[in-house]
Amino acid sequence: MPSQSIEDYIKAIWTLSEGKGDRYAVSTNALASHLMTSQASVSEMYKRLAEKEFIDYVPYRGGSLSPKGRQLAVSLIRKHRLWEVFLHEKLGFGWEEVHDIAEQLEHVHSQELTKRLATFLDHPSIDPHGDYIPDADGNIPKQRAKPLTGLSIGVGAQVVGVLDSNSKLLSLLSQKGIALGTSLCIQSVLPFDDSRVLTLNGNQSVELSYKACELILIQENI
Amino acid sequence: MPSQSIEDYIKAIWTLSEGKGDRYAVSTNALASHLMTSQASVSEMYKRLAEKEFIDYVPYRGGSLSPKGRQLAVSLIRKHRLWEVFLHEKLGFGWEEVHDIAEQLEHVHSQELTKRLATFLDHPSIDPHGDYIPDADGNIPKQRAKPLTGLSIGVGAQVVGVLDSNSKLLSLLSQKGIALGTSLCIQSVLPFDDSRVLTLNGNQSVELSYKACELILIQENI
DNA sequence: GCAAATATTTAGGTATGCCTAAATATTAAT
DNA sequence: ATTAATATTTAGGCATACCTAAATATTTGC
Repeated sequence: MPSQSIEDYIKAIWTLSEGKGDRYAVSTNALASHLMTSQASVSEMYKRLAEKEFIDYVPYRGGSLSPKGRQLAVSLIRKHRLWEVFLHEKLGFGWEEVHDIAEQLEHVHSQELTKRLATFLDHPSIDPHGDYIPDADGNIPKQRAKPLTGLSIGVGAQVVGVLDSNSKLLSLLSQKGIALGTSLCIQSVLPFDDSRVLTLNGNQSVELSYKACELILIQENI
Repeated sequence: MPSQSIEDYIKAIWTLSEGKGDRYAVSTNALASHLMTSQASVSEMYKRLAEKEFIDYVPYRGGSLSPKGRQLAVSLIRKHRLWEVFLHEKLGFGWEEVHDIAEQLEHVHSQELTKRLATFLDHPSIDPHGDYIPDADGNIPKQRAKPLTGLSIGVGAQVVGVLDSNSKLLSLLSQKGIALGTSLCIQSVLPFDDSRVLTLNGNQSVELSYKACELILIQENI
């Protein structure tokens, strides 16, 4: 059984290389800052992961997931997101609370548990943050949505996800009245800091920083 | 946050000193064989646990839980048993399967999760093995049942628990048709090995070894 | 193309938790 | 009471996973 640490590293590599092509190598630096650890620790762990064949590792070039590593990553993502659905739907946790708890639950080793949990939840395909849940075979649709910063003024769109499950971001959004499925449109872009002024659900008006807009995924209305 | 290892030790000390009085000290030997580790490791860990004030430790005399240690133990037992109920009632796992998975789930740190889980399960007071679940304040009734080996021939009784959640024992019992709530009575005791011949629910007849009978808790009919 | 800036790895150290073997305490037996 | 058996602790090591500081590669800017 891979250790909790190994699982954390593998998941982080997957996250950082998502959508960047299959052989994309994650740099020591990027991984270290994502995991909030030192570059030396990552360098060391990269060697261990390569030895255990979870990644392909070329010194000074970074690491990329092997098929075995990708399989582990996807199963962790699946467990994480299923638990998030459980916490949100069955236990009534807010979307900003579920991430940290799921972070621990995802490390429970039992394929049968995952299987039964999925059945219990009625095989959901998206989690409370709008992310796709990999199916039992590890297939996961690509995220087609784009960040809110890429939306033009006056075009209607719907919130379909967030790029960071950081609970501070989610609290901020909850506070501003933004959730999955919220309809919005950009009224204007403020000078200097590029904050967006949004119209929510056709009435309310709120202001949101560029930094927050970057992390909100939307899908334009047809 | 206490490490997973520390939690395992604390829970084991609690289990081994249950019902033996508040200041009962668990010997290095007993703990080592319960945790299937070396006596040296236990001796070392006892020092660490004493330093962190989870136990009172007198070298060569063993360790006993401090109030802080007892609190941790009971919260782990509560989490473990609540998860067992979840796995059994909501996910349909058999009573012989739930222990190992709950063993992992109990280490998830979130008081809010435990609280909501208990509510979701409707505040159960016993787990699938018939053990009492400590309440949110850590109170737990004493087990009043006695082992099946203590039942006299011809006296009717009901299965109310097992003393070991070992899945092999539970599989054996399931196979023989014995579960929580099964009514039984001892037909006869075989010579030499003291195996019991039982009548289940007034009809079926099964034989059970002394070793298994010791671990089954029953309550005599009034 | 070379120096400066940046990224990465190596070296050397720490803490946790495990191990076996040896030393020491305690308990039991005569 | 002394010896033998048993229990416990100490000593010395190992693996994982972290750290800081120093050494080495790579990239970038001129």
